[in-house]
Amino acid sequence: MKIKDLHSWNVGRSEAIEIQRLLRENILIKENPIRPSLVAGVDLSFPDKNIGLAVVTVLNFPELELMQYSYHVGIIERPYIPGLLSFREGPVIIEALKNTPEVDLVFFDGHGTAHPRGLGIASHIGLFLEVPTIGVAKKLLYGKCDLPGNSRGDISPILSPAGELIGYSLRTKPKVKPVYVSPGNGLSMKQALEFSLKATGIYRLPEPTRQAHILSQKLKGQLNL
DNA sequence: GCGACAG
DNA sequence: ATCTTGTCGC
Repeated sequence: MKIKDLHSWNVGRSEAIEIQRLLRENILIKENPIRPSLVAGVDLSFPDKNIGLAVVTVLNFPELELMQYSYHVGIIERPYIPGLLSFREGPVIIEALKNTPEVDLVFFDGHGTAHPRGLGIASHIGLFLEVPTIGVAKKLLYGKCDLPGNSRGDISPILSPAGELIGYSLRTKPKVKPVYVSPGNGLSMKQALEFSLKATGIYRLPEPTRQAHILSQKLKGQLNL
């Protein structure tokens, strides 16, 4: 897909935080009249401590059948620091996305706006793309929220310390730990929830990222290291 | 200073 | 994320 080049990834901790503060101003969370027919999911595995294997799946929507996938293996330059995940995984993800055909929506493993500076990995990478992005995380990083009801589709708002709505906890599978959904860029909070639920089948995680995770693990195993 | 902390 | 098999419970 078409990728923009907004800034260098080779930056230190404080500069990375400054970049996040600047980029957050470009995030647009607003209703978008999209009718996605192709959606993508991104996930990574680590064949070695500093080697990352990013996989991008492409599924038709709303059928959710795997159409194809692309991947990229690259060197991981930075450690994992809560709040700076995109600087660690971004470079490899961007390369994998370059090998991916155009899609209408992209799902990420991690948060979007539900982030200390409103720029989780789904938002950050979303700014490099020309299509909407959504972040679906397995754990909360920032803010607080109660547990949603026990039925599929039940939700509970994620509130920042200031009381702003930054995402939702969503029960995608009955009586199974909820996931945390927040828009990355280019669509509304409500749409992020809507598409996340529609992209989820009988499992806890949305099918696009679930398939990417499975493939990433499988490819890692086939890679002889 | 203490606790929290995506993948 | 990663090191790792079986096993308890709905």
